[in-house]
Amino acid sequence: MMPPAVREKFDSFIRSKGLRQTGQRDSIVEFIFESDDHFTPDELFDRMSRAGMKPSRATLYRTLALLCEANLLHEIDLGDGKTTYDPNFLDRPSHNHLVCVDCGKVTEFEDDHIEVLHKCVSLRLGFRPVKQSLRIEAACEQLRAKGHCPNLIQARIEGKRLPNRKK
Amino acid sequence: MMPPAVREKFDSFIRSKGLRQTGQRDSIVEFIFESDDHFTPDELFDRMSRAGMKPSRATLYRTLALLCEANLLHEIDLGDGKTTYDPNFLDRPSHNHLVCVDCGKVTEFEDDHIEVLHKCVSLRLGFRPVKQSLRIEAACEQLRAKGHCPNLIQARIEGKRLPNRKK
DNA sequence: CTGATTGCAAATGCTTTGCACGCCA
DNA sequence: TGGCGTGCAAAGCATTTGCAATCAG
Repeated sequence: MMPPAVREKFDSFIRSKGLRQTGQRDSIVEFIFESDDHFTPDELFDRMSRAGMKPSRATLYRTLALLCEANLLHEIDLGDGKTTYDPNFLDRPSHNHLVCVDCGKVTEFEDDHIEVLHKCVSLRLGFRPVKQSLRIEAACEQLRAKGHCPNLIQARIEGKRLPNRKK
Repeated sequence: MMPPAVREKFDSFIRSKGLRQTGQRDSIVEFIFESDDHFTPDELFDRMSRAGMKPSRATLYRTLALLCEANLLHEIDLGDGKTTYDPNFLDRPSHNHLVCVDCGKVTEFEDDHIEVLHKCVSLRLGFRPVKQSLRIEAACEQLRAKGHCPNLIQARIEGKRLPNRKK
């Protein structure tokens, strides 16, 4: 279920810009916020297609841009050369991402110390921080122990999203 | 002048991979490490062209990949949708980037506290950090005071690199 | 009605590749 | 001499855009 807060925020954004509420936009927004998964435009397209919806890619891209502008979605860089969208910034406005170097699995985390520290450093340099993005690439315990990540195998079986690696 | 450390590291990398030392590679490496500027592949191509060298883009891309593999160059994401290369990780292996939201000017900085903190947080989550990349988008003092960044004007006059913004 | 919205296909922009030729070890 | 290296043009991707038809307010 899409959180009501999303619906409200999106609707008021649409209204404030003099845009229109349409079936396409609604179905895209609902589809995205039914889960908290990250996705690339292409993944979203595939998932929606499998679910029977067939938005055109153009509309998808246009709607993603709107959602970013409305601050409901953030573009993040997972280091794989693709644009990934993250729907979880409403709940956790300043979380960061940890990416497994083996399987590419993404772990979100929040840490107040980090946020404060980034702010302090910026101020010391004479800047007022607007936005910070931190990505830590790391090896999980099992990867270190076994030489490969169990998520890698598991994800392959389940056909999940994986390769946060460049070709 | 290219630092001798670069020459050495590149040569030994080339040798260790059974590759060959060529005029093209040498001129590209020398050109890059004569300054400490960041650059995109296209900027590098233009700069080298203006300097009379005419590497093909293909060779440029292939050599950039080698330099990254040799750890002489890092790909960084300045948030403008382009891949930027940073030649300064040899001197300062764990520096970060602060990007002005107005003019896009990039300020490099190092901070031990940040590095330690990132490491602690990763370990607490069960990961061993391999690589971290932090970008802080921020407003400089003058931007806040005058509503626009003096660098913006200055850079336009000098025809320098600027728009660290998406179209 | 009128202008925003959509889908399609074409256009972009950046990067990679196939291939034939040239050159280093 | 045997491959690696290079340049060119073509191919690949991800994303954007022009345009005509369609739809919301």
